[in-house]
Amino acid sequence: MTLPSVYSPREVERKWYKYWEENGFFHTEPDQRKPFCIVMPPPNVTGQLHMGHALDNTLQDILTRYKRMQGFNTLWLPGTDHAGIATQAKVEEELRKEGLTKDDLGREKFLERVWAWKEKYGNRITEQLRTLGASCDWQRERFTLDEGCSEAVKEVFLRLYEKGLIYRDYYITNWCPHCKTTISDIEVEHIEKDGKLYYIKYPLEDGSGYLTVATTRPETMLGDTAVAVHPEDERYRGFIGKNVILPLVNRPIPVIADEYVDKEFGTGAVKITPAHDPNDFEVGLRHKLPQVVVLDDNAVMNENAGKYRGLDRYEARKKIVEDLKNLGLLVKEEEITHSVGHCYRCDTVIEPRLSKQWFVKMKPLAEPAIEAALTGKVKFVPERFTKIYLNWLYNIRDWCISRQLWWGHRIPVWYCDECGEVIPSREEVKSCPECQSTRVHQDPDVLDTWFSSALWPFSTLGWPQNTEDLKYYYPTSVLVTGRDIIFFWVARMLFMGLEFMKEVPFKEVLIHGLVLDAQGRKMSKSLGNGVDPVEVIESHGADSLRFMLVTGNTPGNDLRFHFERLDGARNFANKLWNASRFVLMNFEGFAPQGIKQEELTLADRWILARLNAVISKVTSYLDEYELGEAARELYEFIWDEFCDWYVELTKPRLYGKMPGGDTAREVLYVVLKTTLELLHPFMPFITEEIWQRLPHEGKTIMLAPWPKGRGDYEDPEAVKQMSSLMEVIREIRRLRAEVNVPPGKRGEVILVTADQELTRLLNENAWAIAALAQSEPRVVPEMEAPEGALTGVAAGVTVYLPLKDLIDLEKEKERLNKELKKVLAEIERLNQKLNNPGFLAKAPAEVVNKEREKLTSFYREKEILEQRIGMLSHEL
RNA sequence: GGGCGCGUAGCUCAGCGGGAGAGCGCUUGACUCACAUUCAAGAGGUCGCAGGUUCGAACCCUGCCGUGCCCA
Repeated sequence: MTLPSVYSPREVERKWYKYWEENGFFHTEPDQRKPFCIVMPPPNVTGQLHMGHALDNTLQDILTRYKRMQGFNTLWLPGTDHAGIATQAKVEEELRKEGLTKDDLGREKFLERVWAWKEKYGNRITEQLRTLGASCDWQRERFTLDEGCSEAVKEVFLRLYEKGLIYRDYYITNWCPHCKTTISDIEVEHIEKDGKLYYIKYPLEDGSGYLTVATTRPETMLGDTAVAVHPEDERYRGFIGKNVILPLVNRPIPVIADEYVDKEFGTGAVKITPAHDPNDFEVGLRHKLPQVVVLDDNAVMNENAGKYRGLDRYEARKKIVEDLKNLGLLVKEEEITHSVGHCYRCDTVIEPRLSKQWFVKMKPLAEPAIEAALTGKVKFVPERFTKIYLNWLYNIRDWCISRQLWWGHRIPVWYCDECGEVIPSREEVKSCPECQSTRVHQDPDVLDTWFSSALWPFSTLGWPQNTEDLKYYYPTSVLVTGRDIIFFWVARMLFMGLEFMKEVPFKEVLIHGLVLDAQGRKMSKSLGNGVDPVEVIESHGADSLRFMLVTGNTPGNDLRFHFERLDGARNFANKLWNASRFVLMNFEGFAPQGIKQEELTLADRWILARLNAVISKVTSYLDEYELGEAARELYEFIWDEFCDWYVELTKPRLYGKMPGGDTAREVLYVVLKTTLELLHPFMPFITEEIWQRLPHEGKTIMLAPWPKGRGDYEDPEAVKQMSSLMEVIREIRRLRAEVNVPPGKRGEVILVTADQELTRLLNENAWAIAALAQSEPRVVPEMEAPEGALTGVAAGVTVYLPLKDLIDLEKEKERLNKELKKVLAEIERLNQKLNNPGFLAKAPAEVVNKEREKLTSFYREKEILEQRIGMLSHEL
């Protein structure tokens, strides 16, 4: 069997994914086993994979594969989201190229176009998830607009309505003039912007002077219905109750007192525009002020704006400022930075605007969601996100759920044009139940996309039907998602799940950070700094991308994308590939018979003991969601211990220079196969590829049982001895490198120790020293340094490297003095510690003993070094 | 204004109560029969600053400075 020396992931990955999917290894049905279930955060159906998806789904896949191997009935349920605004915008853009608008087509035709668009691009992202290796059950793939999910959405809306938790009202909402729809409060991004604060004089009606107000939005003054001051503001006490004349409009409006006003800001007097500012809206309600809308859907001044009608909001601002200036009413302009709301989809400045919308009453729904987090029914990992979640729910405001779009779940409410009756209904309404009129029409709006994704954990399992799936898999086990959508999605799933299932939708929430570019900036289209995971998979393989995304990172923290780190992961895959290649090259005619304990060498016992430790560490790290630490553990074990030490130590045996080749093969087999199984959740493809070439049972590594530690592999003695041996070997290498002995040149090394155990260990493993340090050891109980030798100390053993001609005695002395200085510092530190009565009295005995042992060994090292330095002084 | 995170080797980041770690980069040596996507060795850090708790602090507490994010 010959394998190429460079692993090429492309074909391998395609091949195995196809094999897994076609054999139905991802699919599962309820049975007797314990369930483990994750619902995938549904990506935008017509979107494409970005690094955030790659990270999110890698984490989910790791957990899924791990639990599946542990024997849980593991379901990872995939699906996509219809993404109302985003998808509709794309199709509209498409139409624009044809010179059409959605209104030209009409609602029905337009929706046909969107569905066609969905058909065209709907598979792209799920195909991309496949290349990542996602082991989700595609047979259960769902879409937020499919029949079942739509059924659930309708049911939820109507039940909430019947319960009085959904209402329709005039309210100030966030209008996006570009997307032409209302958006919810959390869909508004507040960005600090430079702007101007205009100081405008409003003349008093009685002609006794002016009141100067400060505003950043002069164009909305046309909709002003009051001027407000703080009730305790001495400056304005006399003005309260009077009227001022609204300039340009010449309408008298009252001066009112309200606590909302900030005395320190501007002049302490503010104009009140209830129809165009959320705070002013509240003030307006308190004081029963009229609400005058002056801007239309396009953020263009409307008929209430008089002569400014038809001007866009920014043109209007310019014109109004100019006119005020001409009238002598503009006092001054001041540069300020202030927070401006932007649409999170299209970045347009949001226009707060009065309109009639549907809302979900949040207080009653929020309470159980708060309770669930406080009582631990749902747990956030890392824990600190609980606070962020709670804080949001404590300050919850009603949720505006209607969107002025066509693509989405249409609001299941009809209105009678005759009697005005509002008719919520599961079925299409043909006539008014009150007045029997057939002049009825359905609400034109659709629901916020998050309304349907809030139901995802149960709508995908069959709700409102009480299906077997729902009974078995709900509540799901863990939700994995980015910290940026805790409010949008996590919180909403929680309160919807609690309301309709009476149980949390998931027991744990694993929150991860964002993938940033190398400079630490958010990846974005406008910056063009995004790294395309699809390209990365093509060039480096999905395994490498996955490994890179999961290492060097802690839960909840952001991650910078460095190509160097990607190369590192690729190199690791290649390392594993080549180690396996080595093993396979030596497996000609090998069939595992099981390990015979009595034939194991020190190295065998050591690597098996280490394997045991790795199994237990990786397992517990995975259980704690410390995926990065688990991956690091495997990386170090495979590269440092298995490849650099163990594999090297098997060579003399495998090449027939020493007996025990069969045992070496048995151990290599166990260690490699087990390691592959541990690594499989992280790097599913390469582990499958190698595993399949090793003797194995079962059809796939993904269904192999998760490795368990074995009592008979425990061997602290071997671990200790091996580490002594390794120390000695490293010291010899170090000494040789010190004087640049070429690796090819073999030489003698003298190891001095009076310890019988060590003597035996070194003699028995002299071959290992020969193999790994290119030196023939001679172990003696005592000896003075030969003339012209390098000296070292390791594991209590004095190491002499006789290299007469190569040594610069002066340099050697210098080096040894440097060593000695370090040792003396350690001795000093340890003595101080051990002479501290507090330490002796309060520190655990174990720690004290360890420190004592260290001190002894440092003393010994000091002795050797001093002796040697003394001798060198004579020689010089 | 409030909340949260981060500040550890040149860079990116682990570690979070008992001897400062990794990867990359750098220096030196080696194409050694699994791998140069490699091997061996090395240099490099008063763990942001100042206090406190403790026998013992990079790690816990307080304050400050710097930086990033979220909310208002």
